[in-house]
Amino acid sequence: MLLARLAQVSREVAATAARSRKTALLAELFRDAEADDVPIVIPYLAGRLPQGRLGVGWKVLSHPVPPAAEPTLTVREADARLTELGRVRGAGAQAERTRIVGSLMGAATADEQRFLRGLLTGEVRQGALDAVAVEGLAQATGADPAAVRRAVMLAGSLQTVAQALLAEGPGALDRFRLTVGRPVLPMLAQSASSVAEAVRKLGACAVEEKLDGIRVQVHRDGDTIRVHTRTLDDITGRLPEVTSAARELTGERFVLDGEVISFGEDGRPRSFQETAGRVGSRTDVAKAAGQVPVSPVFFDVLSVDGRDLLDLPFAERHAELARLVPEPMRVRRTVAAGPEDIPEAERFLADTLARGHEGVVVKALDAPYGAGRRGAAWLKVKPVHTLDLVVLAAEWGHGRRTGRLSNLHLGARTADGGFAMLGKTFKGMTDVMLAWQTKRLRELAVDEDADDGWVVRVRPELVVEIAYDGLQRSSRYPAGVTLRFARVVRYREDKRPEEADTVEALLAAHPEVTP
DNA sequence: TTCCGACAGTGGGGTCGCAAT
DNA sequence: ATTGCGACCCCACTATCGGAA
Repeated sequence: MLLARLAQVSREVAATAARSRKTALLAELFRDAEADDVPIVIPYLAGRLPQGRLGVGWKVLSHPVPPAAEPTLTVREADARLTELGRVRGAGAQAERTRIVGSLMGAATADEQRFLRGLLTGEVRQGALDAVAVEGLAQATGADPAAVRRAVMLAGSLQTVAQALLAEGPGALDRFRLTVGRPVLPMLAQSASSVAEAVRKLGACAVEEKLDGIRVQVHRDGDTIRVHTRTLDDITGRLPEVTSAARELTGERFVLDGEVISFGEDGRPRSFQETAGRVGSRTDVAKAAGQVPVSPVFFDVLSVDGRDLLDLPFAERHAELARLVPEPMRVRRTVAAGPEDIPEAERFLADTLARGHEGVVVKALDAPYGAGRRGAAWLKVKPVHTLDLVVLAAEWGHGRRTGRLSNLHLGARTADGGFAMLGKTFKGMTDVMLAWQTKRLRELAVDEDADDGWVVRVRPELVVEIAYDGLQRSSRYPAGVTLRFARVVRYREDKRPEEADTVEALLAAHPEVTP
């Protein structure tokens, strides 16, 4: 199959808003793909490369190459060159990557270049990722979409399911079961604004502490233990504490879901930055483990002794968890039978926060494990702080925000009467707000062309209310701190910049963080 | 007809590892 | 040794489609 065909379909998919039409377009293409094309076409159309990330970013792609006039490149040829690209290492790697990308781009038409660029930067932006590809796959093969989706979650990979399905038909789906040693996509939580709201929504539920660490899925099959992240990357080698903890458990075969976090000598959790830095360390794991030891803390079990527990209600899964994992290695929790237990649940949240944790996750006791779903059966509740800050500048948006000032630079007042930038945010804005702030900020502009035209600097006059989850240390910003997960709540045109919050007050409100 | 679940898009900061400078 | 880039952790929120109620 020619790459041009994929580029063409991708453009058509991007051009329609109707999901049903996107699905039909993908299904038609899947039907036409030859067997050898399948493992390439499937990920390409979900906007991913089968090789994963290739060490190619905007820097390598910034060298323009004249496009070919006629489409001759096949998907297999393109894939072969990208595989070659992925093998480049060592000195001169960047030059060699630039050369390979250049030769690939030179063989591609303008349309194909656009598509390849999107693949390499992870920005295909056609409004169809895995979920739509799954629908298209079901349509192309006559399989039940829900069964395909489930198989993908259990395989942890769209590609393997697609290959089996297109080769053998819907019967192949039965093969994809939970298997110890093969990671599945983890269940995720939605947000709720209060414990009371969450408990009222879910009825009988568990309220569990939410630890601010790294999500892990631990598989043990006898002596073989594997640890995977939320995106199913294998991080076994970085977490010797987790493998030894799994080895000490009495079960021989199981799959556990939990969080890895580092506790200080005082028993309080270290900051997310410290835990994440530790888990990210690969070169000298023993040294890193000596400085920042981590502990696994589990909250769910997906399989035990060959029994698949995914479809059991959470209450039963937790009973299995309690049999397998001793209490100190499980998250703290309380159980609420219904709204009458809201006061107890709120006390539990307050206690959890006092112990230095992030918040709670409220989980319906009757819900199965929805692998890969961000379902409403798990609701996280975290405290939200707000500040009134001043807009110092704004950046032009991309994609659907093209032509709108999107990303705001936020400042707090300093002692000398100026403003210190605390970070940026593009979150929380409606289309109406985007249009309004674009107009308003251009009126306040003092420099429309900063940073190569990306940034519009403005007079610091516009006050905006910002919600955030917490403060963290920063080497990038002048106050030495930055906001975590900042988002816009509303503009405060009733406030003058002299009434905005100060850096001093912010630091005083978060004594646990020292710049 | 209206409501709501699921999805895609739009990017944020930090840290680590590797190659370039 | 320092700097720049890419990968991968954590993540919030809005708009939209299309099936459920």
